[in-house]
Amino acid sequence: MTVVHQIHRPVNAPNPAKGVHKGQQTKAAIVDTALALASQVGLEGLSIGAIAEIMQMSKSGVFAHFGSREELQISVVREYHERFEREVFYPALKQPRGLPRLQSLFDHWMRQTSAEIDSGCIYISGAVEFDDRPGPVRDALVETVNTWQAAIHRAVEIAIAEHHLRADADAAQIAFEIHGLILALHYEARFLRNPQGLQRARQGFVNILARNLP
Amino acid sequence: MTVVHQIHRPVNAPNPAKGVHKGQQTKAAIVDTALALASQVGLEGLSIGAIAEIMQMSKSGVFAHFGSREELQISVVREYHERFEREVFYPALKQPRGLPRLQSLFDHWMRQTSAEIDSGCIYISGAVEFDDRPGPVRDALVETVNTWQAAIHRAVEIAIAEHHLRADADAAQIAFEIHGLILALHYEARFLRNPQGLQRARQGFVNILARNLP
DNA sequence: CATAAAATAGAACGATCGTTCGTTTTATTT
DNA sequence: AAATAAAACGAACGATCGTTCTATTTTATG
Repeated sequence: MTVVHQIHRPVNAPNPAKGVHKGQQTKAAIVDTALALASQVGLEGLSIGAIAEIMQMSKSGVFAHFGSREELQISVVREYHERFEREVFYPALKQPRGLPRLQSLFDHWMRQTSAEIDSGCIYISGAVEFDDRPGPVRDALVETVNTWQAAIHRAVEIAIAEHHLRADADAAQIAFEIHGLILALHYEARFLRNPQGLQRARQGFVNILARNLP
Repeated sequence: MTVVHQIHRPVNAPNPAKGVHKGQQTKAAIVDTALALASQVGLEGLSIGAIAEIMQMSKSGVFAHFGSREELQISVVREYHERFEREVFYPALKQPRGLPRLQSLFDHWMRQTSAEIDSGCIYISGAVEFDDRPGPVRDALVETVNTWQAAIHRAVEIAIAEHHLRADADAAQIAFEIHGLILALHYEARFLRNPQGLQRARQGFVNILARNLP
């Protein structure tokens, strides 16, 4: 109750300056492992036992970091979101506004979605798994996907504003069609193991641009 | 060994004329229920207990018709395949060869994929669930999807042959892009609950055609 | 170094899953 | 109607899951 002996520093608040409370490191490592696993078996396929085995930890040790499986799934969604920003969005920002940036966005997006055979896109698998499953995991997924789609939409708008695309081009329509190319690529590469998907997606992108050039 | 006393009719062969061995009816009813359930929760989300509850049967009663959960899933895939043919493919065959037929194919495909809010496409959800899960279920899915994709591809080729599309049009590329539109529509309608997807997909189809007109 | 806090382990619980087995009920055939 | 085969049931098993609780070990702090 009394807090007299805690005057100098609140005891429950994390000390950001000093030791980073090793737990946060292992928690990050768990999320890393969980993300890698979810990329293969999906968010619903995630099991705490499997993660514990990979990490050589006890189930309860893994569990304690999150308090629930749902919280673990949400952490994975957030981690994927950050990784997506880091590997797709931010690199594209280094390109000049307009078409170069949009092209870079698409290129990195393709790579992220289907470059490695053994890792799928959580935005895609998660959409299928949670399209009829309300709850905080779905909410986190929707929010993240909306953020990403807004970024695509804006990149197209900028390309129009820069007069790289026709002034009457429909940004939302273009974003929709680009999304379709990524989804088809993911389908071909991941499920059908068809390596031709990549060049099909590239050609599709060219086709969309060609129709919307000024 | 001897078949003398079975001359008139083989005893082990099912008698198609007379009684249809009631088990086959209930088996068909189970597959119906299972397909409806799988359209919501996916093939992996199928549980024999849930089906038994819906059908007011015992778990073992349901199970006995298939011998394994995998066999049930395969039956669902086959049933969906037949329904897909019946509701998408065959109706389109009544349209004239070429563009009208291709258009009809696309229209019915859209309807099948996202018309009812509460039922997704098993070709799409199954692809995500079984992209990294080898086995007979995945094999059945791949075979069925390949059949359908070949049908789309051929419909485009016919449209080219009928001079409804340019002679140098790339049928495989067009099929890929159409597939992307369907996938994007499914994503928007099922996951994001965005009703605009339908008209976006329609417009996308028009755009693909416009570029490939003679 | 001593002490408190944080992190991990280990065992167990309740629920659900697919599956098996023996029995009983229902259909079909002789 | 009796005999036979097919179908459905009900209980149980073993496995796995997320979760809880308590004890122990590890880490950080004064």
